[in-house]
Amino acid sequence: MPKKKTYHHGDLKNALIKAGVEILAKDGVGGLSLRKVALKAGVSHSAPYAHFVDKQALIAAISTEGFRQLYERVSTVAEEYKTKPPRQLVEAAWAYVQFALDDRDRFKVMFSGVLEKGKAYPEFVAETQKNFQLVKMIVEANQASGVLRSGPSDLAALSAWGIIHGFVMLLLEGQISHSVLEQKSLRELVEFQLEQIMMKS
Amino acid sequence: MPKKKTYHHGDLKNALIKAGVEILAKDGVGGLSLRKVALKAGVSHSAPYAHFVDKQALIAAISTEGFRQLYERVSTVAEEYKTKPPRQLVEAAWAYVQFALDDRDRFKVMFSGVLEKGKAYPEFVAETQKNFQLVKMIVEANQASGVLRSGPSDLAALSAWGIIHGFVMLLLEGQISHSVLEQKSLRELVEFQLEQIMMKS
DNA sequence: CTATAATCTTTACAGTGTCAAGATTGAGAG
DNA sequence: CTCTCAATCTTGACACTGTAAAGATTATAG
Repeated sequence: MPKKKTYHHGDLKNALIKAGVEILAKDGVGGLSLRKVALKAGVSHSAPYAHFVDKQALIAAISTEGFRQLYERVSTVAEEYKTKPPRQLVEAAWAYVQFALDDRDRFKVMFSGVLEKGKAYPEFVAETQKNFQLVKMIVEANQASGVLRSGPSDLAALSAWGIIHGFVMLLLEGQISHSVLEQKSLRELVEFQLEQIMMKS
Repeated sequence: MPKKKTYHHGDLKNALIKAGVEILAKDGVGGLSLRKVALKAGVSHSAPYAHFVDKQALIAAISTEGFRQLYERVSTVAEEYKTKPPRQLVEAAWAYVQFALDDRDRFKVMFSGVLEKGKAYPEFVAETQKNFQLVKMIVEANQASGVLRSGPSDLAALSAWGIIHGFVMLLLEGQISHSVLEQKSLRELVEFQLEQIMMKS
């Protein structure tokens, strides 16, 4: 893939998002600067402004892309275990956790308020809602099979998402004690979390 | 309380923390700068370095102070309802949610990775552990009363904390749909969340 | 009382987000 | 095919940020 040294990059917008993700993974949230991103994409420091009005806009794009991938991963797993509701729930949650651990800083960016005014970016909002709908579907399937308690699926989805998301957050913040992490594998911890909201079998 | 215009401030360290909290509440995480904090405390822009090696160190102090107050609030409520386990759990969770809503940005700072290397600050670690112990105690009391399922209290505490923390996080990020928020009060949503992990009465 | 350490100010520098003006180029109108 | 214009990118500039170094001020221990 030879680097064309043209004045016009061709696909700078996506290149910037990609560069941003890479910097995020290497230097963390604090190390993410527009200028570094531009440099990494081989472009001058204010070229990004042709594609993003803001640093926040770039972050919104990175987040949006993250949600897209999250959806892809979880929905694939959910589809795979569609016929086995209890397993489906566990595997979907596990995919969620793995996604977070896979690229911690991107996950942080997606959820931890680095993006200050998320509602200002329609694509971002759309993608997050799509993800919530997915959770809702999985939850409904599990409610129908008697794995989860019946009740408004919005709220039940909130519980399921919340219990896993909370777990992941505490995990990423290092708030989960060493002793806990030594006695159980992550996978077991995720399962334990879900068992808390499952009906007793 | 007349402002002494002495060269030495007297209690600058705490004044800086306080100023930081105020700026956080007014300008959000993005608007928190060391120089603004110093200015607000009536001191030159690099005076803070006599008390904090870093901006991160200031943030750590703000977070630590936040955890202290969180502990105070929740433990007070937990004490108050000590004899009524199911109520105790709900009120403690409610106190947690209120604390978060009371000062969203400080809460974000405490949990959302703005503090990058929390483990490097012993006081911060101590305070977070103290909070976890508190949750554990509440959970144990509720397990003993048959409100929560039996099992390792570390893990059960993780579930209880996680389900509420996850809820709060999604709430603060605006990820909870409008339709949900319209049909139930926040208090009801918190109760619903907890009912998910309670034994059926 | 004096020396020393803690505290605070001043000055300086590199890095940041952002804007404005200009250079380069791709694409459609004639 | 050529001209024109809008999109894209570069250069230069500015205010603001975190932080380091050197010096001024003052509390306090000996």
